[in-house]
Amino acid sequence: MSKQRVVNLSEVRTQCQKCSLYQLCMPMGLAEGDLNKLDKIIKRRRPVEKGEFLFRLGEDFISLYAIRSGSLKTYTSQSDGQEQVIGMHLPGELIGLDAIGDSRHGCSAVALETTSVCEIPFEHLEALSREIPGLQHHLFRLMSAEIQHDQCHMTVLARMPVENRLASFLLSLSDRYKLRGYSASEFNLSMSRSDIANMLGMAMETISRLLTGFQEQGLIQVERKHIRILDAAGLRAIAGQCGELPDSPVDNSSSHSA
Amino acid sequence: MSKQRVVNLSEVRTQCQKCSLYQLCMPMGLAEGDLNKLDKIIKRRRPVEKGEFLFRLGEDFISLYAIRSGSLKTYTSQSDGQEQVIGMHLPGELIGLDAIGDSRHGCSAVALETTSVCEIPFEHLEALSREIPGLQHHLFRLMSAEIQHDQCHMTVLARMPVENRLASFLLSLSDRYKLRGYSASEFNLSMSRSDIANMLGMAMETISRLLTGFQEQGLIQVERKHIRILDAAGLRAIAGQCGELPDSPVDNSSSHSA
DNA sequence: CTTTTCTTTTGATCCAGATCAAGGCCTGGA
DNA sequence: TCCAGGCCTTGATCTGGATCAAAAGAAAAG
Repeated sequence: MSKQRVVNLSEVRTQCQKCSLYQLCMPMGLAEGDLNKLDKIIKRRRPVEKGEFLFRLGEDFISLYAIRSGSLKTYTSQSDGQEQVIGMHLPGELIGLDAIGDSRHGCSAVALETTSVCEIPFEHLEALSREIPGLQHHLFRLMSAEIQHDQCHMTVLARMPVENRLASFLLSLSDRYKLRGYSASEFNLSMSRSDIANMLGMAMETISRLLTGFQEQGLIQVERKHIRILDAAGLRAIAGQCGELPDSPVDNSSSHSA
Repeated sequence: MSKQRVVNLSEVRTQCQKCSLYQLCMPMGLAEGDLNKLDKIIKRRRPVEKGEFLFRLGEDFISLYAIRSGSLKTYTSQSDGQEQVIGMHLPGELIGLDAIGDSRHGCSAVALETTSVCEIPFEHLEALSREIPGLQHHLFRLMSAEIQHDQCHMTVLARMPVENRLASFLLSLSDRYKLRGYSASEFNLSMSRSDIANMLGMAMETISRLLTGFQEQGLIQVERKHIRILDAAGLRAIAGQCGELPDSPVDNSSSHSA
């Protein structure tokens, strides 16, 4: 381990710690050389301004994007021109994973505020993950986590009344901010009420009423886009959880009808 | 290419063609040696009878399962004991991808009929996909496709009225059966009405009424679990599509509010 | 600073689809 | 063969949230 290498490492760390790659690299303890390799394939690009597209539905898929700062929403368009918001994406998250399958973006990504991203050409990443087993494993885990997350969201949309949906959403934001080192109890919504409503499958008016209601119940404090969570346990009680284990596991025989 | 190798290859093909691996291996043109390696890590196991679990929510994740014949449903359980059906899985599909992330199954899988599967220990598969680039790529594509599919389902659940949901579901089944070489216009529902309703986020009674309605409109013919699609175009008109491209792409500047 | 425009709130009404209720129909077991 | 317990269908009612409407704040533009 030469002195120069150590310098390189710390330099890379500085670049990656704040950016997406902190999430992408660190958890699996890449060797310093590997970190450098990874850093080399990443393209920095000018920040995406609020309202600009990072990519659009139908475009060729070239790169994944890791969010370094700011936030984006992704959405699809229906045949009738209606938009469906798929998700809101925070720093440290990787977007574009849904496009690998058919080499074409299945949704559009718009910046909700000035946002900087690292562009990761997927072919390079794929090649690199053949060399670096830890990277391959990490990518599998990331994609799996996304599937899990989407399934959770499906459950929320299919079953839950509106209170639960919004409570889940707020808690999920809180958790994600916390994971990134921000406050878990206080944050700004970067999406508009109507985007939130759209994503949660309800009307904007309902969001507005619910936020007021939660505030009156002392669960949160709302001021415009700023949210302060006062009673996380209370919210959690409203939200319910997806994928929770039932109390007493039953035996492995046919207790289930088909 | 020795004669013996050729024999091995055809033998493997026979095993894999009907089973999940047909989907998993063939599209990427694995070399014969690679096919053999893949075949070696796969465990055959006795069929899962109707109502039996293949795995359960909360269990340790060891293997992916490729469905060789039959079908399964996956579902999660809410804290209140309610079930949410996540998906229905046909031959050629791989299940368990959502469990890689936290090494624990996030849903339960129950056979809807006698079902045979190949068990693929994930650690082995991961190791093998380091050796075989095509395999790695294929796995990324599979997981990506699952993400895409789930996002489509989220859109359906969030926005669409019940007619659209059911029409989408029937068309998706039709497509999937077709892809597997079965009839696109005639198939059996292996899930009960109430499971379908649950999965589509509606009441069983509504499914029943809609099926009757579709039949009266001459779109389908229903007899118990047997469905015959008479007017796929008509169904498609009702369903709408997710991820469709809007008519005229606009320029890349800020046409979008945040 | 004023005007325009967009976003959010709040109130009133309405309806798609859930829920409740009651029969009819398969299916599997004895 | 008959019976029992699920499924499925059909009808009647009810309600959670959507939609419609309008005004009050912010923010952006002039």
